[in-house]
Amino acid sequence: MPKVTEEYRVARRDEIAEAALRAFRRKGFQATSMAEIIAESGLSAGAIYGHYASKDAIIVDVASRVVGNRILDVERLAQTEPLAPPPTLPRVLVAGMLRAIGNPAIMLQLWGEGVTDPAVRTVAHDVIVRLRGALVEYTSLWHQRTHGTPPEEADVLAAEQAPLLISAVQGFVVQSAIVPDFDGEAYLASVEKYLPR
Amino acid sequence: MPKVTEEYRVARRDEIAEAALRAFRRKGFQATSMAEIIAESGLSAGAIYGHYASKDAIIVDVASRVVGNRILDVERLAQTEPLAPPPTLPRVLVAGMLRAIGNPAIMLQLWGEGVTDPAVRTVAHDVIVRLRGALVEYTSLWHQRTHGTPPEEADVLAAEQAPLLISAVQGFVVQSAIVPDFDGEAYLASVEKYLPR
DNA sequence: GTCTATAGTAGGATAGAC
DNA sequence: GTCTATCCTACTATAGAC
Repeated sequence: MPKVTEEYRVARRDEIAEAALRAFRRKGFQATSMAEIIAESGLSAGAIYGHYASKDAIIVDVASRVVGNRILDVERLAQTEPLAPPPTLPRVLVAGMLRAIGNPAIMLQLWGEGVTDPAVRTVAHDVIVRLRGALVEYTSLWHQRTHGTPPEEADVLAAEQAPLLISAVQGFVVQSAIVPDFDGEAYLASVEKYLPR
Repeated sequence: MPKVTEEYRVARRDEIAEAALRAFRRKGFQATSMAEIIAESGLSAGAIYGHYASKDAIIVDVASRVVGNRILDVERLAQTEPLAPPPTLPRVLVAGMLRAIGNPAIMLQLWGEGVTDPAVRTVAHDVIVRLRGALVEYTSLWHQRTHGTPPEEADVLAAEQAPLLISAVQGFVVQSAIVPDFDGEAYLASVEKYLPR
């Protein structure tokens, strides 16, 4: 393991991953050919295979980058004071997602490919489980702080409610990707209005 | 157009579509090869191409069959008396979906491929829009009957709430397909407990 | 209508020079 | 590490016999 090369390798991988993401956005993961990733990156086949063992490895790496950082949003919010009500979290998550990947449709592709590709499914699974954990913790804390609910009871409530918050985000993703005239703002307003607090 | 052949053709198409669905369940739409559909159907390439112009035509036909009949569930429920509360609808829709296609994961594949395949997206789009229409109508009716809400006001409420009902179903689909230990029953109970009525 | 056999092609991955 | 050129597999769809 050479010493100068390490940060160079990382930078190159970043470069390739970002080019791949741009390409994936247009045609999805599997439907994008290596030729397109190669063209988008401006590099060559040999260069790319020097950094990734296969196209699947690129997909998995890009997928991790895409979904990896939404959990941080929640954890960061849990540090703020006063705590925002849980139904406002989907808006934060959606906004973070849009900032990170531009088009939520890529999440749909990720889930769809996860059905048959175990490596992709692992990525998708991890992020949902970690997100759920963060949301449960946040929601429990919120019940305790806001309504003085005892911790055990608050945990139960939070465990019931967190999957609904996740669904709110997932529903946003599906509907905005598939229905052209989907009104995201009205949707998020409904979420905040009707989900429990 | 021969007269004996017509119902025969329909039966053959059904047969092929069902075999294709079994194959798609294993590997998704695009990742399933014609060879697998051919093997699963017990027919030959020539026979299949006699009934479908292309693999894409099979995908679109199968997709339509999969999603086509959930709207009927809602319309049927709208005829019952007394009307069940809207938050119980996701349970009905999920149950109908599971009965029809066995594994909800195929819906994820459908959405995922819809991102890049216009024909598939059209199918997915149509079903969401029609389902939303049916849910809005049902929910409006429910508000009028149960709370005596005036029709215009009930329509507004219903338009706000229907997307949340759709999200509840979509969230079920995503979470049950991706998270192995997802507790569907607890999830649906939460939906019924927390969504507005 | 259905079969077998195959044409035609796209795409992932590698070899070898620099 | 990166390039060019290419191998080779796997796939969709068709041709032609029955």
